[in-house]
Amino acid sequence: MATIRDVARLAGVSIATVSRAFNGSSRVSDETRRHVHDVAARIGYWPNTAARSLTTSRTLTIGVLLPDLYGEFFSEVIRGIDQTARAEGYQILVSSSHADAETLVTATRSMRGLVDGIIVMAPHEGASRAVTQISENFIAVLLNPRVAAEGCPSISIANYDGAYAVVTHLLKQGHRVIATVKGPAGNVDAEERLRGYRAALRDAGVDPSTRWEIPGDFTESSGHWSARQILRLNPRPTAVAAANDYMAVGLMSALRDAGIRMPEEMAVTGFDDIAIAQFLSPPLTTVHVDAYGLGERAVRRWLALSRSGENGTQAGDIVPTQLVVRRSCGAPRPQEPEAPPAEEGAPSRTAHAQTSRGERADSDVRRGRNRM
Amino acid sequence: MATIRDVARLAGVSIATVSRAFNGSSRVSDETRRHVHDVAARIGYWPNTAARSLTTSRTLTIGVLLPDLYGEFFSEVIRGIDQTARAEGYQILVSSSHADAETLVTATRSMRGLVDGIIVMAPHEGASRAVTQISENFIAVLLNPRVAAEGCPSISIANYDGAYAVVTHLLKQGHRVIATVKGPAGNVDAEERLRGYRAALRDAGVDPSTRWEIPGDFTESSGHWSARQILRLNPRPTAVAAANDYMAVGLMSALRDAGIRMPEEMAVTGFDDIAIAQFLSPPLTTVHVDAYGLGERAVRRWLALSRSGENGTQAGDIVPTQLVVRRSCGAPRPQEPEAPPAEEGAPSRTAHAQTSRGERADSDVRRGRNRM
DNA sequence: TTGTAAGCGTTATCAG
DNA sequence: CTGATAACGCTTACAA
Repeated sequence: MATIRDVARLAGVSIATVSRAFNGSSRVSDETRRHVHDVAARIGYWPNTAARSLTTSRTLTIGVLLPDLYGEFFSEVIRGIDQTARAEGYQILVSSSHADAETLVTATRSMRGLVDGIIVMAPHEGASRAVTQISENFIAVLLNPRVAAEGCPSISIANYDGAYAVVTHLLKQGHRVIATVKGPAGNVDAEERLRGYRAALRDAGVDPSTRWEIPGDFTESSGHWSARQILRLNPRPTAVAAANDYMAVGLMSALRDAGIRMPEEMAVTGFDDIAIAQFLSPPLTTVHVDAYGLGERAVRRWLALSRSGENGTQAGDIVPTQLVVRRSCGAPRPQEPEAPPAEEGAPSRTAHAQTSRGERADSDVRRGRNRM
Repeated sequence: MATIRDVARLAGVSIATVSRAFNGSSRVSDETRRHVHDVAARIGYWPNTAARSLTTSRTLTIGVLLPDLYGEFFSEVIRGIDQTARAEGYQILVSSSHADAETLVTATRSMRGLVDGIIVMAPHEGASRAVTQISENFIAVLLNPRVAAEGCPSISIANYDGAYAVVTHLLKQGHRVIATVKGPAGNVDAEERLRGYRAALRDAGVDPSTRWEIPGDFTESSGHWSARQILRLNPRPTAVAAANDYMAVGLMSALRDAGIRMPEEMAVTGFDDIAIAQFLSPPLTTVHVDAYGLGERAVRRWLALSRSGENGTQAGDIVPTQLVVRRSCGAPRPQEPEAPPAEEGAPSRTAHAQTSRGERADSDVRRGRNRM
């Protein structure tokens, strides 16, 4: 690898001049700059980022720590982080598979010197605390943390509100016996959604029964298997609010096999509003979660802290959710498929039609859906 | 941030000793080592990774460049890369949104000094060439590149074979007029799949007609809209092989709305075998693509090259695909939902039931499917 | 406008 | 076993 010294030698200038030529608008004559760049291009030189950040003590990189890197939700969050960061001149260093506090700490350490701070998705109590500890002199933003404000700024999702809204909607349709398929135990989102579900029932004068709360783990399979238990309940529920869309998919598949008509005999709702939700049969009523926006906010928050210097206020920011009514809940609403209206929010993705795989080709399809 | 010097001073030793204490098994007395670690822990010291890699000229990091970071497929590829790399003591530095050659080059440059090499997903011709140029003294592996061997080792997917297999399967069911919904123009996978589709028809004595090749862009919407054109064809196809699962989802949704029974009036197949494929109605016959394995192989290949020193052989490795027969193609095969059999291959994911979102909770559900 | 030289935080070499 | 000290590749005062 060519170094700055090689360029200096070949160009017949000092290394300082080469450095200046590469760092934009310092005091260098246009002629020398051009010459230096020519030589550099010829021998394939480009500044070593590690060395550079060692002297400047700025890496222009944000570390991103995730429990896992899987599925539509996470990729969407990362996309939000990536695009927002990039637009501000930052890169991101992603590291996943950090469920417990220990691996989280390890990962954070190994990022030392490589990042100016981190954004951590910490669904576990111990984890968020651990990060908070490490993060002295280290700007950190927590994403959807178990504990709202623990010395760290945080961004969360309005899980409770979303669940409350969708269940209330079912109640308005006249349903009284409404089951739910829960998410995995210990999962923040799952717990918040369950709280919202119960509260909505209670506020409508319906006594929530734990018998209506079927265990699940966010997988399609668990949704599929939950059908058996739901159909066995007496009285049989007329509606099921699944804690996420994947489980709703599995559930609907099983109900269909059992000959249950939806929504007439059983209304079903999901949570997350994944891309295929509108193409299910019947199209799935669900709660839209703006994963991209979550990532975007995290970065903006991080940048604000970074620029202001301090690790600052620890106020918790909450990203709202949106009820999306389609046909699976039985509410009258025929329109489909949904047109992609121009929407506020994230910048549209570029060059997607050219992208290589089974991913969607443009963001409008993903991000612009009819909301209610 | 505490440095090695702070620790040395407080521990009453030289910085060399501190360094040794942190670098495992050098010659340091257990007592000093313990002491040093105690002091370090007390003041929150941990070696600066950038500085370290500057002297060692090894970063133990692999850069990953993607055209985009979106959808099930990419996250699965990255997961394969991440887990494999981690198991070998490497981290990954992900950078996405690199559709064209220019941003790809920029990204590669900005990784200089931060990574020991890169894995690039380069669906575009210019892009892969550009990377090959840059990658002197730089170990690079191309993922699913447009051009197989251009001086760089590469890993690809057996798109052609997969498409050939699924179409042949349809032909065996007696179908003669088989349409396809294509992927975006210029997309490697899409083009290879189209080739396989045509070849299968031809080999069965059926003349492929471009009228049967409906444009699409891998999105659910495009699949949805393709239905209109398919139903207008005369003679009307009795089967459609969509270039990916998402389009199959959209297509099936539209066909159902049009009152077409599947598979009786119209057989439908997809490509990719996304998680929900088996929960569609009818369950989708498709081609399984081992995205995780793709990432895993890329890393193994990279490591092999890294250890052997050279940028080495440029032989193209190809990851096979698997036909997965379910009910949407009309072939007799009732069983469902599919049990998760123990499978060869990737290590199972850990701690997923605890993971925070709508992603699946365990890999068996994802990775172990019935194959035929 | 350009050059010299002192760091940035480590590791590695070579003495002790 | 431990301690100086010279790199690593770069930026940035300070001088010229």
